[in-house]
Amino acid sequence: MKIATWNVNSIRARLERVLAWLKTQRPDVLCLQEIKVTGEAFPAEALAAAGYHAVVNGQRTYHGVAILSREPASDVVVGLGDGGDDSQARLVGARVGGVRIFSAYVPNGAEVGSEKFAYKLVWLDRLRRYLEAHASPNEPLLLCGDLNVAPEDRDVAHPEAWSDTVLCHPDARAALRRVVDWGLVDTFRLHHAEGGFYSWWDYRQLSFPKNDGLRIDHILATAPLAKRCTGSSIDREARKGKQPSDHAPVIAIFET
DNA sequence: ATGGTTGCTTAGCAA
Repeated sequence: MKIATWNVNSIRARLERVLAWLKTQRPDVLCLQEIKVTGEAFPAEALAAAGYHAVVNGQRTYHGVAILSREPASDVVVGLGDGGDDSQARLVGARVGGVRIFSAYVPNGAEVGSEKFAYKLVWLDRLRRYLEAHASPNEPLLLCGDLNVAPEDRDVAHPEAWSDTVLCHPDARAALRRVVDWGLVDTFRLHHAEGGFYSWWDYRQLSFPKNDGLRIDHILATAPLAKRCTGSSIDREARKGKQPSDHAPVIAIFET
């Protein structure tokens, strides 16, 4: 089973790229973030023609997440549903072939100390509580997405330059750690211990050519699936060329 | 300290 996650920064701007990528990579599941469209405007027909079903938690202009799958998905859940603010479309979950899969777009947080950064920390805490309430670490489950946190310094090209930013701040890392400590494994780190692997490069400052990136997109698995994870990678090629997303797809393989 | 780029939406926000 081949699972991928990709912040596409607008599915409408990136549709041809996504279709081409699906054609060559043929993942069983592709989690999308920042689709920036409502469910009605989501290009479901074009993706269906490419062989993929879609479940969507969409929104106009900002945010928006989806799960594409070759097999039909079931048990779709949308949002955190905990009575807190769910006005931003940042979470969708579904069952695909006996695996529960979540596509998450964690708030970026703008600036450390801002209201948005506080919202990010609260949102990660709500995500941890969501898992506690609605899932078990003993079931096959994947949390995929743009988690907007580089977990460690080895996930950052220039850690000293990013240490006080929203992607690396100790409070952000601790908040993600509490999610992971519920019972998840970073599948990428099962197969790569070294630094130099990134999933996001700012559009500005020639960040990509300089490989000034951060690893903020993740495929996290519960133990039953982590045990079956036979490989992981980041498709840096997909960040190249004309009009790329600022993120590259992350891939994990699980033996079935 | 600011700006650099991209997308959505149409001046400014978010990333």
